[in-house]
Amino acid sequence: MSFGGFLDNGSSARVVADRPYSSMPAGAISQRHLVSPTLTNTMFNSPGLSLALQTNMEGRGEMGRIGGEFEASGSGRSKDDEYESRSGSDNMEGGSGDDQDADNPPRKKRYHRHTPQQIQELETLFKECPHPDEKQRLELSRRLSLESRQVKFWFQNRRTQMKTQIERHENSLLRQDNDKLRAENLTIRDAMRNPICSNCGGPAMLGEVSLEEQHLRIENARLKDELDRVCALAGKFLGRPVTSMTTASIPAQMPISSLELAVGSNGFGGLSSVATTLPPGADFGALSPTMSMVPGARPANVTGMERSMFLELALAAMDELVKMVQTDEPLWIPSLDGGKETLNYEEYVRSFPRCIRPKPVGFVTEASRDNGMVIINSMAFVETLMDANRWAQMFPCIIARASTADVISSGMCGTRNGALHLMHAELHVLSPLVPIREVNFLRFCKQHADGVWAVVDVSIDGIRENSTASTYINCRRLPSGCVVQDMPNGYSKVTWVEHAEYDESAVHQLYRRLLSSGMGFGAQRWVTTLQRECQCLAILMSSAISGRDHTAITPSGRRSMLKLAQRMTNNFCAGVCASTVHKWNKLCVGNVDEDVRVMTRKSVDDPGEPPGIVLSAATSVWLPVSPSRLFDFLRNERLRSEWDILSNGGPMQEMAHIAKGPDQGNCVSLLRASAMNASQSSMLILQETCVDAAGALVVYAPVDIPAMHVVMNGGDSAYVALLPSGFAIVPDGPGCGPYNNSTNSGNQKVGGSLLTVAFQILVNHLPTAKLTDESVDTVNNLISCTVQKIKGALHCES
DNA sequence: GTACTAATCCCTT
DNA sequence: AAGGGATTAGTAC
Repeated sequence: MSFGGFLDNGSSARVVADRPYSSMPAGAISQRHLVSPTLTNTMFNSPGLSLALQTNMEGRGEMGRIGGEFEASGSGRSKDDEYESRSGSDNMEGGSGDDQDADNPPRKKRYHRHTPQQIQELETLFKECPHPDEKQRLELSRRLSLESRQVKFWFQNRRTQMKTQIERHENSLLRQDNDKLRAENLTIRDAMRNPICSNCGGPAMLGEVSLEEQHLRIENARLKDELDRVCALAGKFLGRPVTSMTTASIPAQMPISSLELAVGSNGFGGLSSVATTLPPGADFGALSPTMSMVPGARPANVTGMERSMFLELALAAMDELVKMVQTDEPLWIPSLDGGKETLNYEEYVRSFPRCIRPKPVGFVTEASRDNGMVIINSMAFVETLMDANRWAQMFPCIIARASTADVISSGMCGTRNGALHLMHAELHVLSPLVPIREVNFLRFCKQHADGVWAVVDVSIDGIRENSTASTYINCRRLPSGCVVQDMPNGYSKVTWVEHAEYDESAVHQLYRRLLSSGMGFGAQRWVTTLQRECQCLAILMSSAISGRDHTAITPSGRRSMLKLAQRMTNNFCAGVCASTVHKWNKLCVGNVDEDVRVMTRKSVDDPGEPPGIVLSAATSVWLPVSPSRLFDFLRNERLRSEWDILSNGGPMQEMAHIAKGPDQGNCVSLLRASAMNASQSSMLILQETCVDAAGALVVYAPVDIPAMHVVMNGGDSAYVALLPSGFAIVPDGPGCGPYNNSTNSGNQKVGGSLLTVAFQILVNHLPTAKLTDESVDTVNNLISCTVQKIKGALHCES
């Protein structure tokens, strides 16, 4: 056919787009838009170009007009002509081509589809072979009554379809990826706008606040403190109070930064011209409001700022602790007699920038360092330290109370590395003559290497002006804490540093030497207590198997008894000092000895002690005997009648004995007065004794026989009611531990002990009852009688 | 409108 | 010339 020939010959022309057809006059519809020969096929085949062209066409662009122009020169072709060109295939569909006539273009369906059977067959072959050769195609075309080229086209199209399907699938996968990335991107961008700490959920601060800024803040805190002190001095000078909160006489618009700079440079210079006629301190009243504005300059997120300051403080404290642990001379000066080393303050000040506020006037410093092997692994110990309750249980004779106020960071990746807690603690030495040390501090934990951890504490007083700021702070802990390193034998080497500033004026003369030597709250006390407690835990674990005790107590009974004894000792410690664990009311009754403190509290709803009015009386005395002699005397059940009224004048008998460590002095025992009478037959005495290089304890409480029976069989000890009494012994004098028996022939005071005697007594079964003077007298007499008896027995009557 | 499919165009091999 | 990618066009939904 001629028209078919036209098509073949016109293969050099190209159809550009189908869209213009619809917009063209009817006569033009059949006309293909022939493109200028200068636009080569290659150009059109370039996907980018062809897309651009099509877009242009759609927009009725130039190409559309070009097409129109070419149309004029092209030959006319009817729609039917095109039908003709493919009549062959149509015939197949129609069943016969007879009904079509060249003269009378048939209305046969130009559109057709292969029959389902044909498609089925084609598909089947396609699955086996998407690329059939000519022979296969020919065979198939025969079988399906299709033209060979139809089969060819079908396979071609099928392959293309397959390709587009795969493409589409890949596309959707890519789109998913893209969406995911976009979402991630948005999240990250959002996170960058408003950073959140992944550990604590609070606003992130790490790295956000420059080190410079941190230092400026610390400097500001220091200056503020300085200002306070200068104000106080100025007040004295002027005879009227000069507070740092006087009304501003400097315009508020004055740029804060310049003021800061002025203050930062020399403290006075920036404003000295204003104040030349005034005493030096006077202008500070004017200056101060700007100072108080400094924290307010960023009112947006106080806690956020606090956090960053806490973090900076913690890092500085950690740095200081590690250096304090690792450095020897000249920072620490070894003592000549082999005793504890002392801190070289000049070197200390040189080495470390002060990270908390300056030492208040009247405060003194104590610093100590000690180390020892402890039967615990570093990880377990760190866990104990980071848990306020377990920490307090581990050190009952030092910690009266502990709590975690805020977890600023819980640590990284599920470990305690990087954990930062805000804690509150009340520390005591067991004497009513030494006030409880209340400290608010940060505890920061860091893993320095595999099996090497460091935990540092540092007071935050001065950073956080909390609600208790009005209450007097009597102690601040400078960076203190420990580095613990695993040893291959299951032990850890613990090195402890304690560094504090405290108000010595509140401490009784008797105890000042103890505290300043670091023996009261110092490193040695922490380390020795830790060693003792861990040993007890280790024994407790192993005794479950060995059970070499001569008393027939089951392992569970042993555990129950130890638990009860632990509670007893904790209660004893809480009764000696006015810790806030119990709401003690201090008594100031007429004829109470000046150095005996008497307190009362109501006991209600505590199954662990009898209900009613509990009276606690405690005093501390110095005795010219070594701590070990005093300890051995007090814990000896056969000598008990010399001081204990419960013994009924005769020796006591040890009914049960549970060792808590290799030292005989660390044990829990059950005592019975051998001189029994009817009234006391049902009473036993539970006693716990502890001793280490830093001190010793003898704590006891009368207990019910049936109740103890339950406990010794492994029963719950929580319901055994007891009120503990006992003694706390600390060495007093240089180089004088409990086992240092060398009697100094010279000054007796050198080798003595400080003994605290404390009783907790139920004075009335009714919690509502009023305390009578008589009961106070009675307990006062009891305590002084006991002290006298002890003094007499040890021949140290003065 | 889009999706599907038979067919076409035209380049590459 | 065969094969195949790009494209067209008819139709169904």
